[in-house]
Amino acid sequence: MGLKKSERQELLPGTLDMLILKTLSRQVLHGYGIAEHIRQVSSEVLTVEEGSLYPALQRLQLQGLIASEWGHSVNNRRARYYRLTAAGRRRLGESESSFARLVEAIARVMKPAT
Amino acid sequence: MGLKKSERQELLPGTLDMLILKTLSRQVLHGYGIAEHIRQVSSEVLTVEEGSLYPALQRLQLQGLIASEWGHSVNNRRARYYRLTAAGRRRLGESESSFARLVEAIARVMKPAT
DNA sequence: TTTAGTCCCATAGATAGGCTATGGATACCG
DNA sequence: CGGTATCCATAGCCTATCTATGGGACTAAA
Repeated sequence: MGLKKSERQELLPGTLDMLILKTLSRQVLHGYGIAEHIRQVSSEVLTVEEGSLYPALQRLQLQGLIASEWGHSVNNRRARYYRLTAAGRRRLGESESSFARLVEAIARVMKPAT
Repeated sequence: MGLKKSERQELLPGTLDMLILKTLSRQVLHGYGIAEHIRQVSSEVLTVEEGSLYPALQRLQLQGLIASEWGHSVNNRRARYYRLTAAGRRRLGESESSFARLVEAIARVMKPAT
């Protein structure tokens, strides 16, 4: 499959952590797999660059929201597998409602005039 | 009314320009008024800090998306009034569809598992 | 008349998130 | 064997947003 370089506009800033946490809430996965999953489920709209992904994973792990261990992928390559912690699950819930709240608020501003 | 300092989480990053352009697409307005409008229409959810607002207005003006002139507010204070340019109107349309596309893509990722 | 509060502008500096660019290693396939 | 896909990781940059600060002017209350 592979990550293609896209022409600008990858993510909505501030949503990357949430997308990662959500992905990991469904399956234990390695970094590359997380990016692939987000890309495919979003029908190629959301592209997580590796330069965004790995720093994000380290941030999240430092915050105790995810944990990791080395393993091997189905392709027989070494890979670091991440899983959600309890704190990560809580954070995911908070992020989801916060995001929904913001999007709803934006929608009110963008709604056609009264 | 006045802007209260809120406790974190003001905006969804990357949406400020769109919110400003949208506001100006409905009325010619000064900076402070733009922030007030966004805050009220969003039911106090979205708060545009002045340190974000004025730099954004300058960016937008530099890009030719808005234009401005000095005037006086209804409170008899000097104020710089901004209006949308033709280019600004085009950009607004682009921003809206781009935003919708991203939010929809995010929704696909966040949807409950199949 | 002083004072507090609101309205309005503006900028400097810090911060942080995301991107570009780069590098490396291994497995698989034609 | 060469190319492509898989996988990790970091340095450096860019830029948007926030914090903090400052100032001017009008208004209402004490």
